[in-house]
Amino acid sequence: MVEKTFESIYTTLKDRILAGKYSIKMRLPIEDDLIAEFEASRYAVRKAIRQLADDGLVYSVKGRGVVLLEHTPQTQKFNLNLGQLAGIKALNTDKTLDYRTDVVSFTQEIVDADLSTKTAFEIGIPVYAIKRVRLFNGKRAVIDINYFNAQLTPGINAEIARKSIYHYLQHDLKIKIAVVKRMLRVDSAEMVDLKYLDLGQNNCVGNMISIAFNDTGRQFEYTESHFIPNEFVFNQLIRN
Amino acid sequence: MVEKTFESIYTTLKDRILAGKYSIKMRLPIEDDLIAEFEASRYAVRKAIRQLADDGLVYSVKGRGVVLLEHTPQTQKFNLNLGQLAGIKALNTDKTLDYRTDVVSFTQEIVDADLSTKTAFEIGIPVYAIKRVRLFNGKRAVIDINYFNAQLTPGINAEIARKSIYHYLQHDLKIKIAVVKRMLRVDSAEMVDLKYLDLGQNNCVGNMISIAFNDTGRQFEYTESHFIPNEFVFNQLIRN
DNA sequence: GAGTGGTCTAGACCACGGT
DNA sequence: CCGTGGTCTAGACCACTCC
Repeated sequence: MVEKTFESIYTTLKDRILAGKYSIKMRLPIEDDLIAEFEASRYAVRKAIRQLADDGLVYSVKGRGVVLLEHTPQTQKFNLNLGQLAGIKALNTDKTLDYRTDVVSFTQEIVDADLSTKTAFEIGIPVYAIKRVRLFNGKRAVIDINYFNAQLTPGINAEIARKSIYHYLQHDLKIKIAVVKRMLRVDSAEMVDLKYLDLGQNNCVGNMISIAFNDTGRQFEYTESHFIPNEFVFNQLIRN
Repeated sequence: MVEKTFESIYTTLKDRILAGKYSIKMRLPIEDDLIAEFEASRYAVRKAIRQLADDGLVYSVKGRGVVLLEHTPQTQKFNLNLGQLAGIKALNTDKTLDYRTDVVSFTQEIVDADLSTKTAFEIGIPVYAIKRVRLFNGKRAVIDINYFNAQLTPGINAEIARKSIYHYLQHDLKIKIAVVKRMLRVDSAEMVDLKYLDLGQNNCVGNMISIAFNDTGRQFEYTESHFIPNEFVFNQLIRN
């Protein structure tokens, strides 16, 4: 894997920023200087800078230059290093932590009007309906309620659900997860939460609702992840 | 304000997508066709497409084309139309809703070690410490706990806090809010929440922790927004 | 092999910030 | 006014998808 020009510029600049090499001036060198230093085009330099801005490390001001955003040990945890969220990411990917998964129900259903309203799947199509409890260090911290379009993700079974559905989708079915859209809410705990989660005194849950799309633009999944308070953090970056 | 080339392409394509003009093929025209249609360069066309991808409307696949993501009335609420979050945005901007703000405390403090650890402000600098309750339709839905660096945002007072601090910062102090970084959590309710929020039966709150930077890269604000369950939604888009 | 988006270059002009 | 990033063009080659 040859490193692309802009990637090499990006990683070099990122390393320097994190090492504090530019922090006195609170500025990046101007584009022309970076072009000269890396012997690259303006396109490559600007693409690298855009990526640094996506990371929340710099901010470009027309007429002034590329400004470094202050960062301290305390503000590190606001950065999006781990993708977009710190806690729950592992659940939908391959990452292994110290956790266990219990499949509490696995059924195949046909989407009716109610389920269609909730999941946005068409009425009449078959889906896998799965409930799984995620235990972190023995504590029941998350319940995942999944609906997978069975036409787009055939062959899921309870054994796969216990291990990793995403591993199966990506490695066996060769499905590419293109985009995931999410809504985050805080909900009052319901029956399913009280039954399956170690809420302690708390009577609310976080609710991360995700819909996922493959690279043909089709939505193949609707998932609600209910999680206990005080354990998970989500990061966000807003630019003007 | 003259519309830029890429903006005109972007809005035209966005309108067409939302009107369903491309939905049969589930594809955008190829770049060369868009270049011909809009008599623009590849740069402008690609920048417009990137913006559509930022909106979660399309996804580009090398060798295949630009794919439309399925969207239904149900999935509209997953889109980031309102910036990045549906509910609380109004609080930190100028938007007027049917809400009232009560300033429950307004003090000037010097940052000590504890506050520095929390807010990332340097020990010894003066800050405005503000607590405000936001009432929506008479319901105490949010408590904002702000700390503003008084050196960077001088002149804030209780009257400004009651109206709009951001309006004051932007219009009077001419401060540009460049970047806001956020963490979202679900916390067990504490004293301050029980005291000031209409939690009903719930004993948890959502906690949106924000740090904001001006266009010189300086962090001028640390804010915790505690909000009641079941009322607010945050949207997120993750791309691979 | 043909078609398509991704990367890259060289160059021009514009808009904004600061002196 | 000068310096800077933002927009825009024209063109080339590469990497991937699909037939």
